Amino acid sequence: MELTTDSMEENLPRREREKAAHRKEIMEAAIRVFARRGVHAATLDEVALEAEFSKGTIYLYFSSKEDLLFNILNNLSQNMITTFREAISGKRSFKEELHDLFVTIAEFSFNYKDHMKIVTGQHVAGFNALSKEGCEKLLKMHNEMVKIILDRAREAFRKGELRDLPLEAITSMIHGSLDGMAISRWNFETLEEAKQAVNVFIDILFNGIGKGKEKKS
Amino acid sequence: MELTTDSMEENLPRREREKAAHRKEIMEAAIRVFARRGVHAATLDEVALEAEFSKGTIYLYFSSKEDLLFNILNNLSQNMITTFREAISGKRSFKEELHDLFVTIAEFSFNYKDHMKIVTGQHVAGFNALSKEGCEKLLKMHNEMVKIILDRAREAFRKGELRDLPLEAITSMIHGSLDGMAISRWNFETLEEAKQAVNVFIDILFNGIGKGKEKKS
Amino acid sequence: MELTTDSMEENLPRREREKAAHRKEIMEAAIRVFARRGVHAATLDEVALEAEFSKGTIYLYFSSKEDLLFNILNNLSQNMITTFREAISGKRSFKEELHDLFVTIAEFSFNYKDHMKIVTGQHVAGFNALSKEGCEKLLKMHNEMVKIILDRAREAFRKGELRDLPLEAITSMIHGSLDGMAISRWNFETLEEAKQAVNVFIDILFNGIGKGKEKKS
Amino acid sequence: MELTTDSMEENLPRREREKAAHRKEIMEAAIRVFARRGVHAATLDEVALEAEFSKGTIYLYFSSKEDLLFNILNNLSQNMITTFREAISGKRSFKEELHDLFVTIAEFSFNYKDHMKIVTGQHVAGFNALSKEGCEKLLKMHNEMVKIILDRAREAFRKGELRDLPLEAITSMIHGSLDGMAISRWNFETLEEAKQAVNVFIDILFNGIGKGKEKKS
DNA sequence: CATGAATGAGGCTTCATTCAT
DNA sequence: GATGAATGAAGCCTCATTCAT
Repeated sequence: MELTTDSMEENLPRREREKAAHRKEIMEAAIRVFARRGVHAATLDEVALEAEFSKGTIYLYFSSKEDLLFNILNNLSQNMITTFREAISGKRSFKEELHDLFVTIAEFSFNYKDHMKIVTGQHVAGFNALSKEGCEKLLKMHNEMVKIILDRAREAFRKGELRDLPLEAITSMIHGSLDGMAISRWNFETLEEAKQAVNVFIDILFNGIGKGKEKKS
Repeated sequence: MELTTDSMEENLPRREREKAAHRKEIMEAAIRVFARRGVHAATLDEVALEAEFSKGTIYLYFSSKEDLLFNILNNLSQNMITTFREAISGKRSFKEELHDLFVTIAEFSFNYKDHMKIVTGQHVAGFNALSKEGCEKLLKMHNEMVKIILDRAREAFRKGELRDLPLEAITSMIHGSLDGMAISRWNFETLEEAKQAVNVFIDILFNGIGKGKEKKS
Repeated sequence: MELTTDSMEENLPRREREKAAHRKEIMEAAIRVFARRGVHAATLDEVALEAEFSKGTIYLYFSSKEDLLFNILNNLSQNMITTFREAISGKRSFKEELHDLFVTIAEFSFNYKDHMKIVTGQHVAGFNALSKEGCEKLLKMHNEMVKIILDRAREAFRKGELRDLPLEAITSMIHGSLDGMAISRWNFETLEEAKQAVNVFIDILFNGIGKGKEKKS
Repeated sequence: MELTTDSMEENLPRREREKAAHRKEIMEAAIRVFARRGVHAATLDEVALEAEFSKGTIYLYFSSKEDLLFNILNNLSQNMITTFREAISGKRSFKEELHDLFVTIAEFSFNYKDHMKIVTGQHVAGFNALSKEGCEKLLKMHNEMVKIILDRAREAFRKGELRDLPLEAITSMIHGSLDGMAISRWNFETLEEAKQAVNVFIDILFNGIGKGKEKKS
């Protein structure tokens, strides 16, 4: 999985291709630095060093540090949303799809370790360091992702795949688990470990941890 | 619930009591500002303004901005650990205790909204903005809290209260849910709502979301 | 003549007096540097060096370089307008008053050499380097000064002290001469020289340079 | 009236002619930008954009921003000096020639609005932003122009066309008026207006604004 | 103890100039 | 000749920290 730059595989003049490549290099360097040091603490000097460009060059591609961050987040979120949608399409059982979704997220977390660190670092307090529009943009992304799961859960419920529980609670639980995975669990050593963990997660999510004679609804 | 300052209720000379009170006021002001603006973006000017002390005075009580943050986090984490321990003592069923733990966390989140924002904002990338020792201290706190749950889960498993699942998975799930609550769920309007949500959470955690014919273990 | 700082001679607490004094010192240093190097080319490093304060200190007194400039210009223009008004009060003949006005300007130019350099440097192209409001503020000052002369000239004309010429032309001529003095003529060696020059100026202004048989109106 | 480029009308090879044309285009673009934004605030990016050449190309024709400015000023001043000389040749009465000179300047101001803005913006403080040699070059031009008037005034005085006044004062007054016109008066709506104003100016200059019984010399 | 003015290192950003294509 | 990406010095501004009162 790679940073998606629209103009990637097209047959553009060399100059254009190089520009796109450099832009990508800068973004990737920034992602590493932002993840390592935190968005606010990271300096453009560090990004420039990591990108092996001079600091001034960054400004040929991004109008400011904030613009750089937005481009990274935008790129990532579109990537995530697309990936989410593909995993959850309502064509199989909710459980199967949720399993795939978790695996996808696990893969995502492995492939985009640094990106996830940035996103999660931005979750709460970090927002306030951004401009009004920046916050709104990020919130919109977040909500879009929640909605995908909520819609799918609603359908699953209608089809009788789920117990009679408040949909929000279900979605919340799923999201919490996903967040949990994204935030704390990316430190599985291998993707294989992570995938096995997903099986258990899904098991727990659907069957609970209790010895389970007490099913109610 | 209040910030616990060791020298609170003791019978100290007036000077000492005043000093302790001022220290507390500064910490509480800092918590509000850190939560509102993010730890890195917050300035000591803002803290001083909020505390209604001069900037210089802060340095009479704390040796640096980082020291101020550590004291806040230390204080909070001791508070949390104590509270955790009280909720999970192994004297009732794991489910009951977990329920109480979640309720406690919910209460915590309501009473210490700002504290939670700081902690969660510091979770990942933020750590790296701190000094080596700072990070280690925070990590130790975190691990300690994990350990409490892990120990209790192990015991519950021995007593047959839990399905045959990897203990780490169970703990991880619980922790993920707690994190999820702490991070995203403190925006329940009322504590009552939050408590009801806890019931559902516990239900899901123990019984799963599935229609449940497929119990395995 | 000195920079007018409102709180100058009042009995303020020492802290306040010192603050006002430092503010004044910074402004005066800035005036010297702005005059020497041009407003745009001057750096705050130079101002700080000249003021014998650190660069950061400047920001305790002024919110930005532009703010510093505005305060200087405001102060100066109020000074000038006041001085203008005093010189031209309509109590004697226009010629006498104009003479005094020119002398006053000459004195001003001697006492405020640097200030004048800044003002005149800002006259034209420089405006565009300022913000919208900055330009408007400066323009307002300029117009106010023009108006004072225009009003007085109108009165003088009514009293029959002037030839039948368009008032704007007269004002314009006077203003041009004043500008000329301010811009190019402050390099008289001594004030005495300047004052003598004023006599000639007034003579020319009222009687012309021609051998003068040809008076028309 | 056009920018005079020495190699303009000669029969040069196409390459040479093109080079000269590009050079001229860049200078004219620079003049517009310098006038609009001020010399210091203007960037070569803006000049390049206005000239519709790339930034690098400018350096093929001029060795630096300062060099570009000098060439512009040189060009202009030679233009002005030539024009001055033509207007003031000592073949008619001083008054007539001065009248023509003012009209010429008025025309100049209309045709070279932008050039004048640059020159006047550079008059005083701006000089110091230039290198030593730059300043001297500009000063020399200035003095040359003063000298032309001074010489002619001397001759006029000898011929009895002028009152017995210090020559410097007369020259100064004339120059001041010219400056005044150049600086503040180019905002006549039409050249016609400006020319009428010149008549009044000359009238005032020669006959004064006073009711004029008091002729002395 | 408390104050807040002063400091200066360090961050973001701009822009004249260079250079490989 | 022409281009425009790359550079890095330098400018403005912020803020944690110190210190004299």
